[in-house]
Amino acid sequence: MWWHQHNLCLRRPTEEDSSSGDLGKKVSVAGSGTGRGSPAVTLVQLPSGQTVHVQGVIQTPQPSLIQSPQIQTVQVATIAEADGSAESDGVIDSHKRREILSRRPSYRKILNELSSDVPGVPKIEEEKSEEEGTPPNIAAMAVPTSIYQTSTGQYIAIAQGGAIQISNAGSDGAPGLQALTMTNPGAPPPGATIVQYAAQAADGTQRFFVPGSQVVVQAATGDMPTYQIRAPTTTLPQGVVMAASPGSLHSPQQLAEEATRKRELRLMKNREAAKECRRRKKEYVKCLESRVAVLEVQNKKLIEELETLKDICSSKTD
DNA sequence: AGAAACGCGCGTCAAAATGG
DNA sequence: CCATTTTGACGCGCGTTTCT
Repeated sequence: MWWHQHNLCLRRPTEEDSSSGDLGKKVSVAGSGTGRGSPAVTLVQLPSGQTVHVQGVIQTPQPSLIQSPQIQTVQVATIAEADGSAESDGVIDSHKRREILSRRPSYRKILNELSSDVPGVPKIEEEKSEEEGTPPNIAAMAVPTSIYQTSTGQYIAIAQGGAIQISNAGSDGAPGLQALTMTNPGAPPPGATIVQYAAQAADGTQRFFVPGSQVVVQAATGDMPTYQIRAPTTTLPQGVVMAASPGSLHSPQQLAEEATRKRELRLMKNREAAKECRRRKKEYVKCLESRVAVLEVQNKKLIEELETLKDICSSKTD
């Protein structure tokens, strides 16, 4: 489980931290209106530079980010202790651990739920921004409708008007984009995001099929590659199979190629998903840290208030 | 200066969670 | 129920810091 990983350690403030007011990550209290009866508002400067309003010392409990993981941590600890065997101290293999440990909800879900409850908590967007994951030279041009990557690493962008722009993925002073205009312009199918298939044709040309009815054909020779848009039915060479119709696969080699293609696609998707997941995780941890900082400040104020009340009580009894 | 330790991000796999 | 997405776990490489 993720909070067992050595890499993720929320710094626990030491005795020194709380006594000196330095919360390890420089949380500063800007000011407090401590009028009795009215809710006091305290400005807390978080390590990230974000300012948080802490309302009143005594207040209704806020929804806590830490809640559900904490509960599960307790459960895990109980299980480990109840076992009492060598399994609990590291001998246990990962598979068994996975069986024992329950899974917690996703970061996206937690953060999004929290964002609807607590103002100021950033909501995780459903989709990445357009420029993320696209080559810089493509991002700079007229907003494309679809971007495809060829097997050679080149990018093809199809714009609204049917114009096609091709660029090399390499960043070493990449040559300018070549622009082509489709003979039968039309909006590409919505939702299509990746090239379906790429292959070296028998005539030495490279062909990659974009979703829809067009085939982009790249000539193999020449310094400046040339591209053509053709109808797939007239140009489909032997050995090139549209991925959209797997039913037409027959030979073991074709099946193997299809399997490889699917696997590569899956790996690519998972690679991106893992990156996203890590990004969300970091955001989640940041959020937890902020929450900890706020609670530390609240706790400190509560203690101070308690001391003040104690003083008042003791002075009255004297 | 070189070795060891540490932290971090990445890619991959597998399993859980989720959506249709 | 199945396909897809999400995420924990693992191993690896690389850069930085600490130790000798």
